[in-house]
Amino acid sequence: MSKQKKLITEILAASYAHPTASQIFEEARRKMPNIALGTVYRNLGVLVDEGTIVRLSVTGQPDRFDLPDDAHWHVICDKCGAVKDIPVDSDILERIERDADEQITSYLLTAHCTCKKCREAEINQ
Amino acid sequence: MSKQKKLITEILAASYAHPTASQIFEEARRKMPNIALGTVYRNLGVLVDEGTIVRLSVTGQPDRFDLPDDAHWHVICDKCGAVKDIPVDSDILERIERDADEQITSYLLTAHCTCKKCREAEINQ
DNA sequence: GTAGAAAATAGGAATCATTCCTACTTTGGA
DNA sequence: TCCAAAGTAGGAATGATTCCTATTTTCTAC
Repeated sequence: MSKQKKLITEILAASYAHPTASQIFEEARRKMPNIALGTVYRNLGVLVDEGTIVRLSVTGQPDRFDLPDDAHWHVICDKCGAVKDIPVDSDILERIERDADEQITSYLLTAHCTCKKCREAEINQ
Repeated sequence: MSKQKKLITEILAASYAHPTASQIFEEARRKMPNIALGTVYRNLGVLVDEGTIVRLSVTGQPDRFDLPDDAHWHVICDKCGAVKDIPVDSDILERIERDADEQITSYLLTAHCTCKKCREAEINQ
């Protein structure tokens, strides 16, 4: 495992913010000023393929990355982009797999909201 | 509602294939040879905002569009991109909303698989 | 029906996340 | 230590999507 890949993994492990590739890149530059954006992308892809991390796609936003805890829902605020993790019962996942009649490799469980903070901010302005 | 917007809605209503913007554009050009790709994108965005249609984002693939039936899971084959719709029980959605403690505006329920056809194709080659 | 304003369009340029390319480094094993 | 394989930096290329502007269409009030 290259230094770069190790660094990327560490940054992700230390982060609770579901960072994007460029946020990881920015953070990585602090420790390793010459690391290239392409290197970050390539390693993120490799780590996703390995199953070491998971990719979270959101319409119109850059992809975010996360450690593969137990499967969980991502509840995303459409205004500020904040992401909240909600646990998911495994019986739900089993039911989907049975209904789909396919061998499921991964789940992307995303709900959109306007979070309380943003709703308050809208009212107050 | 402009002719263009009407056409886009009709194309989507007639399709079972969760088409992408460019597929819709291609189809639209047959009926209206001068329609612009930007017009398709803009109207799709408007229709999504209205809630007339829903947007389905998949990592590394262009967005797809669908009519907002009852909420359902999208099971996507990572090899061929085929999308299968699976119904979802409303009690699951209610549970997420309660657990998230937010007012949910939409759900994106996606599972990835390698579908049976593609698995067979892999074995046979 | 008509004039003017507002909304929508066509066409193409611009944007931005992501991938690809290439010459150069680093790494691990014999 | 030397070589081949793997990985990297840097930047160019790609592709979906958005933005811009002059023109056209639509709508409303008369």
